[in-house]
Amino acid sequence: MSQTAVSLVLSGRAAGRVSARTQEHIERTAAQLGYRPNTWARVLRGGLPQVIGLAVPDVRNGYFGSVFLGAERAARRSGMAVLLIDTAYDPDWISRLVEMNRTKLFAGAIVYAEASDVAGTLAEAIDHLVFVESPDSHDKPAIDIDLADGMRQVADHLSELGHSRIGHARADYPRDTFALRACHLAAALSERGCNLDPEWHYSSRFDLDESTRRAYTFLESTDVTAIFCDDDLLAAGVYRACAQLGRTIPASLSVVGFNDTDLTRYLAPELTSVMIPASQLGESAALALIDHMNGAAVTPATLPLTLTIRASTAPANGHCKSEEAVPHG
Amino acid sequence: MSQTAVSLVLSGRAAGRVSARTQEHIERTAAQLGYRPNTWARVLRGGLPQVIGLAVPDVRNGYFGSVFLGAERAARRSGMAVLLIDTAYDPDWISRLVEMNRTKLFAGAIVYAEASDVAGTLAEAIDHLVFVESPDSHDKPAIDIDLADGMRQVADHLSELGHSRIGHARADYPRDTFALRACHLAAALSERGCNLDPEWHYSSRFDLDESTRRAYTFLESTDVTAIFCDDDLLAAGVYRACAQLGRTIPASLSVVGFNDTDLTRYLAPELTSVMIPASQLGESAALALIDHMNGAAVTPATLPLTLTIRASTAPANGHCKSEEAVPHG
DNA sequence: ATGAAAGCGCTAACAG
DNA sequence: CTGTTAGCGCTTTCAT
Repeated sequence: MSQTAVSLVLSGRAAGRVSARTQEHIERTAAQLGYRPNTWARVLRGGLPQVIGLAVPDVRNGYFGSVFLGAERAARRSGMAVLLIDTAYDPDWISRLVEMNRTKLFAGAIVYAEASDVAGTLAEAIDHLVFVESPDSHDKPAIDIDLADGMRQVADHLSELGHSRIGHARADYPRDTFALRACHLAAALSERGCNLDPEWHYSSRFDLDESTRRAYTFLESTDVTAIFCDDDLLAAGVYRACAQLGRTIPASLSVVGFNDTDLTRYLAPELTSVMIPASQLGESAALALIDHMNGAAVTPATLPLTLTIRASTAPANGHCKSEEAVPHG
Repeated sequence: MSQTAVSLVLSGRAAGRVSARTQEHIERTAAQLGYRPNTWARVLRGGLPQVIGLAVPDVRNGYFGSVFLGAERAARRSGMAVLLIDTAYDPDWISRLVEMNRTKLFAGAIVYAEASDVAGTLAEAIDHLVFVESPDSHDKPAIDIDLADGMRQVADHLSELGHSRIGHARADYPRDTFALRACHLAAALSERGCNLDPEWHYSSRFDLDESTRRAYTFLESTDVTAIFCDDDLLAAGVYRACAQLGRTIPASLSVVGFNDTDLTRYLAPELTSVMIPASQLGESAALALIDHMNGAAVTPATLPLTLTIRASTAPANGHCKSEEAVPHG
């Protein structure tokens, strides 16, 4: 019984190289001693570290908490741990990520929705990489969401309720995913015979005060009957602006959010929102990364979006469904 | 110029052992080549891994996001990375943590507010450990919050507003920090001549539906004029219950939360809440851990709490401040 | 089927 | 002040 035998048995490729008797003996002894091979000696020898990185825009947002949990679950099943990086908070996160890759602190990383140039830089510098919500994924494995379908659901829902004057609260960040939403929304509405006025939108960062101010200004100067927000947080801004303006949701304004975080239910009335299967997305990304590390071919996945209808959307003022009687219109 | 010289220079303890000329030469060359010592070879040699663990109850809660950011900031300054562990989501997290310690995946860990027996188990098994919000910290370095003072502020605020029938929405988790809050609140109110009825409380887990149901039942059967909640999320449940019961906040019920997360401002009216300096707390914990790892003596810290007064608290029904006229009381 | 030995990149102890 | 050497725990030849 030598080092070699132990190594072979414990790494599970002793088949045909170690006698059954020795094998059993080694396993028993190891279990008894609670022995585990030292991870870092293994890495030093040329193996991959049992750690993956996960870079997200905002750790404080519960949505990314869910993504983390999904990734962590998948990683755990493969004996890996997840190192979290917040990209908004550390302006130097890119070089840190590259550095971590260089020192083999992690075997690979998942990067959430960054601008195309950033993604390009990372794609060159990091050994194993999976992009999430990055339409331009530089030929790296990617997990996407079905934005076209999601926006179609929003358009369907709002059209059905009789809305045609629909605003768009956009996220003020240079990410492809946000740009795409505007396109898909316009396209989907246009299919339903409803054309968006190019003026009916505003941009805000994910800050409650800013989004409230912007929503206020916007609502004051336009007469949309519904508004789609790139993020639930922007919807919260709309709620506050409405309170200040004396407008009632959903009677005088229908609101649709995005992400479907817990926030949707803290708001009154509860917010209709587009749900991303967050933890499943994190899990898929981690699995894709692990496959990629193991040299397997990774098929890019696209996750479905579901509109969760709650109390913030209602028929447009004076509008009822076609079959119904129209009380005072 | 030998391996030794390089090692000495790059680890910053070349003083008096390497000539200035060689030193400079090494530094320049290293910079030019982008050379960095391999972390894991260093660990293998007996050093500490440049990673710390952070175990928190719920990653999806923005409060812990802030704690993470604080810890991450401090860790980063010392060239460390933070491995996040969610203790609610993985029932087996304790053995995973012990295992990670055994394989030297991390150098030490920060553990947030666990029950005393769990803390005891970990205290024995993990090399370097810092407890947070764990009154019973088993002689390990700990970062605490000044609960006595926080509860005093709540008691002062509510008494000043004329409340004497005060309820307590308790967190239904076996953690010392929650038990302490009830004690301190009762004590502080008692000092102000106000005794809590032992019946005026209920317990709920951090689930919006459950906390709403519990709050509903409670409010239906008691006639408190104010309520203190162990967590902002429980306060959200109170808001929903009030909406169902047709009670207005703060006119018919004053509500105080705990943690002062973003949630306070999503609620309408905005929630008065006890603020924990979350990111500072994370930072202090990480610094304490790093000191501990370096063999330095760690002085336990207690962080201050501040009551952030917003719109959810108002004078008790028919009550005005002593100096003022009483309109209809 | 088994064991001996080299070497991953680093640092500490020791000789020059 | 500088360089040589051993060895951290593992896996992978290569010999037995």
